[in-house]
Amino acid sequence: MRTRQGTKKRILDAASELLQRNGYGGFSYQHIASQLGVKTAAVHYHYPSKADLGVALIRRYRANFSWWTEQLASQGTDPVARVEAFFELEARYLREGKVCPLGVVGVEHAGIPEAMRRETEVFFGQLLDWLTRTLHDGARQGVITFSGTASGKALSLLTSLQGGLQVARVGGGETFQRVLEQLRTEFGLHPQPVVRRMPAVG
Amino acid sequence: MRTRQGTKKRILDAASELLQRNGYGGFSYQHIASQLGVKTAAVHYHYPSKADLGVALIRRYRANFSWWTEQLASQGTDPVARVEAFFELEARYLREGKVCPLGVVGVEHAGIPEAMRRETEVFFGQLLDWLTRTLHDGARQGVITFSGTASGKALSLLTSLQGGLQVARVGGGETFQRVLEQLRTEFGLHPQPVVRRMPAVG
DNA sequence: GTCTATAGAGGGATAGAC
DNA sequence: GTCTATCCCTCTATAGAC
Repeated sequence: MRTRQGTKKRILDAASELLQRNGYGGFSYQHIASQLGVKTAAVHYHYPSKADLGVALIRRYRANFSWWTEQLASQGTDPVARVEAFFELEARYLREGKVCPLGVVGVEHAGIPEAMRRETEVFFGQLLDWLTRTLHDGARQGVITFSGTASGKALSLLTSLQGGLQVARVGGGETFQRVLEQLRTEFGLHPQPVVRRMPAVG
Repeated sequence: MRTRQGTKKRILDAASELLQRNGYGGFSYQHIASQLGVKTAAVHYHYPSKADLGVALIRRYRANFSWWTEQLASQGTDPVARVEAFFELEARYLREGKVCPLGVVGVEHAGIPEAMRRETEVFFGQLLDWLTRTLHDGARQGVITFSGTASGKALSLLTSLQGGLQVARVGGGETFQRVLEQLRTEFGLHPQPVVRRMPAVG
């Protein structure tokens, strides 16, 4: 029980990376097994079918996101910092050559197991709710500006980043940065150092 | 030369639909062949490798888009109508259960043949250039409003719609409509009937 | 231009030994 | 919990007859 404790977790780690890098159809038990230095049967032991693995994967994304938002909440961060933290989350995906799991499921939808789709649906609701609440708070406090409703903007923000990560693979990493730049501009979220750096010399 | 004229075109038609519905890894020569009522060898005759087929596919997307923009230009449509026409193009994808080819290539990037990726890069530039010019013209004429630069907004518009089509598969078709709604709001593109319907009764 | 037949690789999954 | 061995399927691609 201690010898190889953690194989189950290591499988999820490897699978998660492969999913976001190559897509659902783009990874196999072979890939995972060879990456962990085990045989495919060992992977099947922990996750009998690929559907089981897929569901566990999305479930963990959900748990991780819940944990992440709770961290932010317990630190009492303001709406602006929360939005920036979300941007950083996605920017990290970019650096790691990953895309959003939501996009993977969206594109390969027909080839995704039913149970995994349903789990993704919940994940999507979770993301959208949090983003909506954050924008709503930001607007109420007057620190974030945007047109339309908080939920509408939250949705277009989410899809924009998701598409941005994908398009960055085609158009280069700066492409994603430009999406971020645009979103910050719309939110009135620009690092005011420009203002602060020139404290009226005259 | 006349018996089965058009097989080559019909292959592209079937492949295009499959690509946008199931992804690149999600369709096979089998799918195409059975859909056309022929054998896989016949498909290989027209497109020896799947990479050849993939490249031809993106090339046709490019040609179609060029034709489409030229049509709009020759009709002298204004920037607002052009943006709306683009929205309609994407909305049609939604109705057909398709996503943007750009997203497919983005998600499955690692599994996409080199030549097909390069072709997609050009396609992306094409889309972005046209959208940027359209927004630029709209802003100059004062009929479209947005924050930031035309190219920045064009990019975030494109990624937003792309992500919106994908997310609609997870969250339902209304999801995409809400993205459109949000974009229209930001552009100040709302059907003013609301204003016109109440012509100051008092 | 389309067919039959087949090669050869990789995929998901299971049985049973250790 | 991990292994070997194996089954059966689908996939891309080619050769050669028609």
